[in-house]
Formats: sequence, structure tokens, C-alpha cells
Amino acid sequence: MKKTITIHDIARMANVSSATVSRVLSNSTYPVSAAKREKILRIAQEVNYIPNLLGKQLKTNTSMSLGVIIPSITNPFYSSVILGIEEIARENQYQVLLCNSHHDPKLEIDYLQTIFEKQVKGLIISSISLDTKLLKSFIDMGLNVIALDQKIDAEGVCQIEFDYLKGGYMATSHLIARGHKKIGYVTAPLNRPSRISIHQGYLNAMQEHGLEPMVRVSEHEHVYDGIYEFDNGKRLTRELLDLPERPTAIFACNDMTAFGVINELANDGIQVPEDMSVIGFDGIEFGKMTTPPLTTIKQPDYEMGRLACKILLEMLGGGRKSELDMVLQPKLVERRSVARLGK
Amino acid sequence: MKKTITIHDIARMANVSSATVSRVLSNSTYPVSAAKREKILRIAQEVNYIPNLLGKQLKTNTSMSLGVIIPSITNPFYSSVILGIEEIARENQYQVLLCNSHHDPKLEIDYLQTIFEKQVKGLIISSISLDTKLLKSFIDMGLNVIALDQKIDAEGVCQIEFDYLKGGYMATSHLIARGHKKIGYVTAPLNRPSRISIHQGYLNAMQEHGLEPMVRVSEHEHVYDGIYEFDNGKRLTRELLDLPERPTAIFACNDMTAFGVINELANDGIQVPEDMSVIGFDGIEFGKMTTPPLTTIKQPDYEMGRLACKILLEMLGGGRKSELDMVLQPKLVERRSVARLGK
DNA sequence: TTGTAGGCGTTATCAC
DNA sequence: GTGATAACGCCTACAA
Repeated sequence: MKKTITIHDIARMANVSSATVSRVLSNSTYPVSAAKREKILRIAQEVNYIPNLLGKQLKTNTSMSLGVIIPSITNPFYSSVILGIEEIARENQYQVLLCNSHHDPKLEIDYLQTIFEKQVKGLIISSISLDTKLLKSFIDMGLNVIALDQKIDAEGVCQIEFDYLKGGYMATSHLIARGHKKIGYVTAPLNRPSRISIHQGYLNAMQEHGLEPMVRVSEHEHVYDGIYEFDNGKRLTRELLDLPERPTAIFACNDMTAFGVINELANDGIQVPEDMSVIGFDGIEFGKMTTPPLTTIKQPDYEMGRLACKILLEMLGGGRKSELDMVLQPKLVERRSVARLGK
Repeated sequence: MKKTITIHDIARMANVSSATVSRVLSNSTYPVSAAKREKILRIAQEVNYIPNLLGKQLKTNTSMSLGVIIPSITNPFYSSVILGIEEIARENQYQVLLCNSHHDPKLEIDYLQTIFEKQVKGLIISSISLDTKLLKSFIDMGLNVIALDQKIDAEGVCQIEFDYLKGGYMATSHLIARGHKKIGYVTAPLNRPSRISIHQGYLNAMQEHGLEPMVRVSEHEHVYDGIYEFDNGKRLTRELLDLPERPTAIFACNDMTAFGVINELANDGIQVPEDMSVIGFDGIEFGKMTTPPLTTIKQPDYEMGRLACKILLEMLGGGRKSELDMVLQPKLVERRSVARLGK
């Protein structure tokens, strides 16, 4: 294993001081004679010099890394978010430290701590459980944080939220506009702000049209997991089908759940959208690949990641320190799982 | 913004030397009197001391980070791999630096360089394009690398491969065992070892039973992307359906492509598995959620990630430096997209 | 334009 | 047990 080469080695070989080498090799604007510059560059090349960023970072007190804490990377919504984050980070020479919290508050805290110890100055986090006191203390010590998707009630964090209420309202209104009156809503437990809002949006739309809500909520979840959502969709749909008066359309709190709905319907020989309309929520890529493709409410995942990272980098650059909050808007994506009633 | 506190500050406050503080706070086994230890711990607690890992890492020449370079996190296969990696990493106090290469050789090199400059000593990479000379030089300088899924021809890298040939053979044999004789194979371009192997496995099985291959290959891909695969599946299925003699079963080179196959069939009113059997390859989670659930060949993604990380950590721990290569085995996952012919 | 020297925060080697 | 002190590799006043 080769010995690693430092600027001092190069300085010796080039008969200059390590300061000069540093100035050349760190692309500083500091003036260095063309001859020496060229010589240093040549030697660095020859000996295959690799800078040790730890030294630089210790000195300058910057780690070119960003922390990202999300529940789970296998959730396609979050993997798109990360893709967006990482893309912007890369363009700015930053790298991403990935942390899957699994919604575990203890893990979140551990990650937060380690990240900060590594002198990471920027964090994007989607959390519902984080101790805001702790977060606040890190912010006081210079951490810049962006709360994604899930609101965090702490001063100084920039919020990028999503209008779940409007999304729920939009989905329901779409079904109503298509002539549906008996519209079922199936949802995971109402134990998160986002879920509560979607549900409320549904209720608002129904009430506005004098329609009777038909809601089915699954019991408390233990693990967050795609198959869990899928099974929820199946089970709750079963309940809806067993009703004396079945709905003509089902709205699911997320796309995975909607896949479960469609599956259960298919098992019963019920055609979508001919016999039953289905609408989801999230707009994950896989919705395009189901049969039929899923009509849904799009939450801009990839764009959300890009935006979050851009803002974070601005904050790091000393730009806007001001609290900037924003609410991203839902968008209806019409595919083929919703039919006009009585067509 | 508060001033950050160092061990020297604590040393001053406790009337001890910074060496003693370091010994206590870094959990060294070095003997320190109980009284001082207790005092130092108390003060550190009071002033909310946060160690600066950059200092430690510079001194000890270790960054507790691992690099992971994969094509794209939005590919569910890779997101499962990453989940596995990150889990094991976390259990060992390591963190993951995530890099999406999009199969771009230039990006891969950039990432590799940066990672190494950050003094990362362990890398897990899935690449088909990496310059092995460069990689070799990093290995010589102390980088430990594990090639995942895609073989890298460089001395000193540990390979964790997957038996694609056997997988392709298994899928085809399964269809044959179910009574199918006219079996179509649809695939993305045969420009990667893995794809070539699956294809070959198919050919082997067909030949072994004296069956005539029916292969459809899509033209060169530009972007790697789920929808691209899906569309491939649709288009190639179309070709198969337009044949004078249609197949009774279709084998797709991956699950996303298989979803496209199923979709195109459904658009034609062809029922799966009643009118046509379909089998995929990968075993991603979503295969459980389609209608019908997709029979497929499982490639152990999550377990692969865990295994890779475990081995990497062993290498880092100075354990096995020996070249250890392994080939993970495929597994048939029977769900409901394959029917026995003439049942 | 160049070099000297000090320091970033930590650990490790020595003496005591 | 404990404390100076010297690194680790780099940057950056400041002086020349």
C-alpha cells in the first residue's frame, strides 16, 4: 500500500513552500508565478496527488456533505425525493449522507447527532417525531435544516410542505364531477397530520355536495411498508364491498393502498374502471404501470427534492437566512382508473 | 450562533489536560481516575459538548463513511440494496455516502475521486463502465471495494455476483414444466453481461427441450428508467402478438418489462394467466401488487446489500483481505401469472 | 510573488 | 494516572 502524498511532499519535490503548493492546488486566486504553478501542477500529476479533504475541512470548518433523514428509501416517494436532492447536491460539489429512520425517534436522534459531529451544516429531514428542542439546539449551533413534507414545529427551520387538504379535496371533487355520489375513502391510521388533512379534504368535498361520507380506517400500523399499505387497501375494500350499499368509487390515501384496492376488486371480478372507479394519492411512477393505469393526485417528489436542496444550499451560502416556508400544490393526474358514471 | 466547545475548553474547566479529556470522552480504555472521569463527563454534559469528528478522523485517518455508487436509487432493486447496506452500516456506526451514477462513466469517476478524497476506505459499487485502471490505483492506496451485481475485472475487488444464467434457465424451465412450448423472450438491449446471461439461460433451456426460441430485443436504450422498461415490454409484446403463431407464455428480462407485457396484453383483452402466462425477473416488491401478482425470479436485493456491507466491514476491520468472490443464487417465486397449459 | 508559522480539534507518544 | 507536546494535512495571516 503506497504512502499517501501531501502538499509538503510536493513542495519538497518542487523546491517551493507548501503554502505555494496549497495555493496552486486549491485553485485559489492567489497569484503564483506561471513557472511555479506549471511545475507544481506537473509534479502533482506525476505523483498522482490526492488531496485529503479532512485536512481542508477541518481547517475551513466545512464538510461538503448534506444529511438527509427520511423514513425509508424503499418508499418510491422518498427515493424520488432523494434523487432530486442528490442531483442538485452533486452539481454543487456536495454529497449526500443517507439516513433511513424508519420513523424511529431514537434513530433520528442518533443520526442527527452523528451528522452534526461530522460537521455537516445542512440537513433535509422528513420526520414526524423529532424532538424539536434538540433540533433547535443544533440550529443554534449552525445547522441549517429543511423540513420536508412533514411540518416540524421549530423556529428557524424552513418548511417545504404539501397541500394535503387540497389534494384530498381535489381527488374527491374529481370523482364527484364524474358523476359519483357514493364514494368510499380508505386510509391508513389517522395518526399523522398529512393523513388527517387528506381525510379532511375528502370530508369537505363530500359535505359541500351534500354527500354521505363512507370512510374505512385501518387499525394502528406497526411497520411502515409497501405491502402493509397494499394489504390495507385489500382489507378495507373488502369491508366496503360487504356493505349493503356499495360505493361506485373508492379513493385511497396513497397509491400503494390503491393498488390493494384494485387487486381486491379484481379478485372479486369487479372491473376498474367499468364497475368501480379508483383514485390514489402520491403519483408514484408505478401508477403508470398498473392495469389500468392509476388516476391519482401527484405530489411532486423529485421536484420537491430538488427545490429543498436548492434552498438549503442558498442557506449554506449565507443567502436567505429568513424563514421561508412554502406549500407545494397538488395536481390531478388523469389516467384510466376513473370512469364517468352512467357513461 | 454559539461558539463550539472543544476538549481544550473542557480541560480548562476541569483543571485537567486535554489529553485526559480526550481519553475519557473517546471511550478509550486508558486508565483515568474515577474522580476526574466523572468530573469531565459531568462538564461535557453541562456544556453540551459535541466532538468534532473531522479532527478525530484526520488524526486517526478513518472516516466512518462508506461510499455506495449505484445507477439510480429510484430503481427499486437498488433501493432495497441500499436499505440493506445502510442497516448494517448503521449497526457498526458507519454512514453511507450515496452516489447515483446513472451509468455515466464520468460521474462514476468523479464520485470515486471525491469519496476517496474524503478518506472513505470502503466502497460498494454496481457499475459496468468503470475504468479499472483508476479503480486499481485507488485500491493500491488502500480503498476496499466490493463489486455488486455487475462484475468488475480488477484484481483485489471482492465480487458479489448473481447467477443470471441459472436464473434465465430457471424461469424458462418453469414455463416448460407448466406445459408451455411456445415461449417468447422479451429483453432490453443485450449490452450488459447480466442481460446476455439471462438470455443465454433462456436459450439453453429452450434448446435442451428442443424448443424454438422466440426472442425480441429492444433497440439501444438512452436513459435507464422504469417507464422505459415498461414501454419496452409493451412494444415487444405487440410484436409477439402480431406473429402468425403467438406464444403461450412470455418471459421478460425484468419485472418492469413484465409489467409492460401484462399491460399490453390487458389492452388486447388477453387475460393473464388464463390466455397467456407471464414471468418476470428481479422479484421487486411491486410484483406482489400487480393484478395478477407476478411470478418471477428473485434476486436477493436487500440481502445482497446486507451481505456486501458485512464483508466490506470485515475487510475494513483488517479481516479477510483475501479475494472472496461469491455468486448468489436465483429463486423462483411463484405467484399467479403463470398457468399450466391446457389445465 | 513567495515563505514562515500557527492553528483547525483530535489522538498518540512520551516522559513524569 | 497524568500532562506536555507533537503530529494528522491543510489553509492563511503575516512578513519578507
